[in-house]
Amino acid sequence: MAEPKNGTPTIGDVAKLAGVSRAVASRALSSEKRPVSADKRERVLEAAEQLGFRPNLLAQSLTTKTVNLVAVVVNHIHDLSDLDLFDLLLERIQSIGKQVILIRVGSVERVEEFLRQGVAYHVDAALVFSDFADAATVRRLFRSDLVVMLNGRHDELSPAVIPDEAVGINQAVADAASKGVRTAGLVTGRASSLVEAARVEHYRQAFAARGIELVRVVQGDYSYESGHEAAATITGWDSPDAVFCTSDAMAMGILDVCRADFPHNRPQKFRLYGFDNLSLTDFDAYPIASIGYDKAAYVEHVLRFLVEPAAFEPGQEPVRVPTRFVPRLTA
Amino acid sequence: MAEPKNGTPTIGDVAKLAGVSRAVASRALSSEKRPVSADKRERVLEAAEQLGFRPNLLAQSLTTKTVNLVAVVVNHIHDLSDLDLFDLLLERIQSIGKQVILIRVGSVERVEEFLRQGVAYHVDAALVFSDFADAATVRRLFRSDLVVMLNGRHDELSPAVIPDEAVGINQAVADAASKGVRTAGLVTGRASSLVEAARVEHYRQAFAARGIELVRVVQGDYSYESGHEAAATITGWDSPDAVFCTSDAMAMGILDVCRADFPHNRPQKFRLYGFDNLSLTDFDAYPIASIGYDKAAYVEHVLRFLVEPAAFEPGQEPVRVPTRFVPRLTA
DNA sequence: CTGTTAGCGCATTCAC
DNA sequence: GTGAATGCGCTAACAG
Repeated sequence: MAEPKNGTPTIGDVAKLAGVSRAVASRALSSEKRPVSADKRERVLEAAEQLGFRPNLLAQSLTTKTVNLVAVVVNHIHDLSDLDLFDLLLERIQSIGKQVILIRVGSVERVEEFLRQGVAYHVDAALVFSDFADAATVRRLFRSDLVVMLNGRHDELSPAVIPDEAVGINQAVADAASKGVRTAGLVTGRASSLVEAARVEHYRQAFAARGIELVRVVQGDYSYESGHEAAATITGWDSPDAVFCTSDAMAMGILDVCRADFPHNRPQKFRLYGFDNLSLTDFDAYPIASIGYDKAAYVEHVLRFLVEPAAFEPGQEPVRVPTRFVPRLTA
Repeated sequence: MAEPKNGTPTIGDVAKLAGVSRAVASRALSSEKRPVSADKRERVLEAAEQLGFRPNLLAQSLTTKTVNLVAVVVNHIHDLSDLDLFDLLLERIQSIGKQVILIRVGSVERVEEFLRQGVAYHVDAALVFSDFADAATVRRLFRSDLVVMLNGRHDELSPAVIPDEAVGINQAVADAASKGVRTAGLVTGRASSLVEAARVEHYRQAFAARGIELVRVVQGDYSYESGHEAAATITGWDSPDAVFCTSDAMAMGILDVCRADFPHNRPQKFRLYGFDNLSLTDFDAYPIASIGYDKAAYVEHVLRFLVEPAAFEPGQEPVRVPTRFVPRLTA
C-alpha cells in the first residue's frame, strides 16, 4: 500500500509507488524538459495520477526562491472601479503562471497599523494601486525588489506605469474651446493624492492655454454621491460653460441632478466632461464625454515588468500610457 | 557583523544577533505567549527590528500546516458585480489574519484546461463563486476540505451559503399582483447555471400562485447588452404588464431602450423588476425595483465557516440568507 | 540518465 | 527557561 497516512500524498509517495527516487519523480513532474527515461516518466505520471498528487507550491517555492505570487494592493475594492482593467490584468498575470493575492489596505488611517503588523507573504512582485505608501515601504513589506508603482509614488528603484493624463486633458479642453466654452468649473477628488494634484494642475494649464477661465472649483471624493452634492454649488443659473470632473462617477452624479439641462442627453446650459472612461459611460443613461487610455496597452506594460524584471534599470523613467479624449453626447 | 549575506534576514540571523538560539527567537517573535525570559525577548525583538526581519510565511506554513490563505474563485471579475459585498468579504477575511488569493477561472470552456494544469496553492479554504466545478473537484484542486460553495453546487461534504431567493421573488411578484399585473415577461440568464434554473423556477411558481400568466421568456446572459437586445422581443405594443429580469444589468438595458415608456421613471406600459439590488439602482437614472439580501449577514455566515470549520457537520443543510423585495420607481 | 544528499526558513519536540 | 536536533515537501547539486 503506497497510500500516504495523513491523506495528502507527497512527491515521496509518488516516487515510492513508481519505484523511483524522489528526484526522478520531481523531474518527471516538472514542466521543463529534464532528463528522465521515458518508461520511468510514464510510471511516475501514472502514479501521480493514481494518487491524485498535487505539488505543494509552498514547499516548492521554498527551494526555488520564486513563489509565483504577485500582490495587488488597493485601498478599497472600489479603487478597482474599472473592472475591465482588473479582469484583464488578472487574466494576463495568471497566463504567465502566477497567482494574485489581493490586499486591501483600507482607509489611510489604518495604514500604519497595517504596516506594523506587516503580515505579508514574500511575493515575487507587488502592484500598487493604493496610494498608502511609497515605493521603499512596499519593497520592505513584501521583501521584493519588484514593486510596480501604479499610484504615482514611485522612486528611482522601482518601475512605474502611469497614464499620461496631460494628453487627454488637453484634448478634452481643446474640444470645449472649439465649441465656444469660455468659463469652466472643476470638480476634483481628494487633495491628498499625488495623482489628483497633478491632474488638477493639468486642467489649470490647459484652461490657461485655451483662454478658458476657471470660475469655480469644488472638491468631491470621486464618488457619485459627491457629484450629487457638487451639483448644487457648481451649476445653477450662473453655470460655467463647461464642467470638468476628475472622475466619471462624479460627472454621473451631476448629470442626474441636472438632467433637465440635458434634453436628449445633449447639453443646454453647460457641457459635461468626466474622467476614467468607465464602461458605464457606454450605457445610454450616462453618455458622458470622458478621458481614457488603452487598457490592454497599460496591462502589457505592467506585465512586461513581471516577465522581464531585468529590463528595468534604476532611474528609468516611468512608462507613460497616453490618454485620449472620448467624445460623447454630454460634450 | 550579524548581517545576512543575501539580503533578507532569517530568524537565524536575528537569533545570532541577539545571542540566543533560533528556538528562543522563534518563541519571542511568536504572537502567542511562549516561555521566554524577559531580557532575551527584549533582545530578540530589538534585533529583529534592527535587521528589519520579516518572517517568511511560506516556511512558517510548511511546519504549521496552516497557510492563512483563502482562495476566492470566480469565472470573471465581473461576477463580482457587487463590489460592496466583495469589499466587505475581503476586509473580514483579512481581519481574521488571512489573505485572499483571487482566482479567475475564465470561461467555462477553459475550465478543463484549468483543472488539468491544476496549479493551485494548498489553501486553508476556498470560497467558490464560480460555477465551474462541483465541490468534490474543488476540494481536490486545493487540497482543502474547507470549500465553501457559493454557487449552488455544494454536496454533503462541503458547507454552503446561498441566498434564499424564493422569499424575495415571492414578494416581488406579490407586489406586481397587488398592482393589477396579470401578464408577465421573464428575461433570464444562462440556462446552464444551477442557480439560474432554480431562480426561474421560483418565478414560475410565484406567477402560478398569483394567477399571473407568463406570456414571454427571453434568454440573455445577465449583461446590460443582452437586456438591450431582449427589449425588442419582450416589449412593444403588446408588452406584458410586467417584465422581470434575473439581473439588474439586464433590467437597466431594457429600461434604456424603453425609457419613453417610463416618464419620470414611472412605468406606463409595463412595470420593470430587476434582481441583485446593485448599488447602481440607487442612482437616479436606474431606479429599478429589485431583489437583494443583507450582505453583512451573508459575509458573516461565510466567515463563520472559516473561523470555526469544525462547526460544519457533513450533511448539514446550506445556510440560507433570506432575500427581500426592494421597491423602487420602476415597479 | 539516476539516486543520494543537503538544504530552503521555520516551529517544534525533547532533553538539559 | 533554554538549545540542539528533527522534519515539513520539495528541488538543486552532486556523484554515480
